Amino acid sequence: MFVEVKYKTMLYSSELIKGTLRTIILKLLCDQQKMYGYEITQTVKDLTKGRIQLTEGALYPTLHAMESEGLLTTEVEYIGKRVRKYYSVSKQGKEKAGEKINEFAEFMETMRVLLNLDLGTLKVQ
Amino acid sequence: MFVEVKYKTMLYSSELIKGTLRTIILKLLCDQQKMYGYEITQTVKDLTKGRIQLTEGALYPTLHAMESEGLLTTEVEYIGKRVRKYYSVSKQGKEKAGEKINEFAEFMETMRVLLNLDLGTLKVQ
DNA sequence: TTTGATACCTAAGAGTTTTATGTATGTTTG
DNA sequence: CAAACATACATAAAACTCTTAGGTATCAAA
Repeated sequence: MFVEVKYKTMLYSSELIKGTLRTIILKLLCDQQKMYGYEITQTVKDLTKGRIQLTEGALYPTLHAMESEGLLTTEVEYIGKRVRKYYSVSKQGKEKAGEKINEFAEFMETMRVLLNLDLGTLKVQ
Repeated sequence: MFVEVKYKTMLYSSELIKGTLRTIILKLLCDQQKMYGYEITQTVKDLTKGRIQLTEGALYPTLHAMESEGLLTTEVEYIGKRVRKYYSVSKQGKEKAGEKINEFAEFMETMRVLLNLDLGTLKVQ
């Protein structure tokens, strides 16, 4: 009996991920036009080689909040009897996405200087 | 009447800084051997050109926690009648610092890929 | 038919940070 | 020389975000 090991590297101790969830959601939805919650968790898991695994308890309430803030819009679709709720970015959401991504990029640069990191020699497989 | 503007750029919306406080403290103390709380806030402010301003309400409790976890050691000094509490990293703290900094570097690389950021063209003055 | 994957959701609790205080000394400036 | 500002410590309530732990239901595969 064999167990397939999908990802070699560990999850991040999740404290670092705090505060990045909205940015991640906005970025993905800007690129993909339209995604549903479960799809977002899987896409993030794949794109990060399993290093970031969004929990549904964090994701769904955040999606709901972003919708009520006017950043996202929704449309429901039925796959057989199963419900799927697709999210898209509104015009407001696109603006916010730009701000958030820029802010994160600057934050990374600031932290790189502060922690004296050399990203050129960094190896992450 | 003139108001001196020290920093041109804004503070980060602080959610991003969450989860990085311990890493920052450990890194600074590894470099500087010995620092006191207020000094840490000022050093971080200077090194980040005012972009990251640690609040005392977050810093002091964290320093106390790290001490009780055995990551930091303290020694009190008197400057006139004023008390100064110096913190240093323990052997344990040094190990932790390495782990934390590595983890953060990997996290940054993962986020760079996920958000499709090109750090080469990033301009932060 | 049971397990695992898909797909949504909520609520209690944990953890971290902000905001608001409090105390006190030392320095600068009008 | 008094007021304002900087230095230096500290705590506590509230806010915010995420984890953990549950719940419901459909569909596919073993």
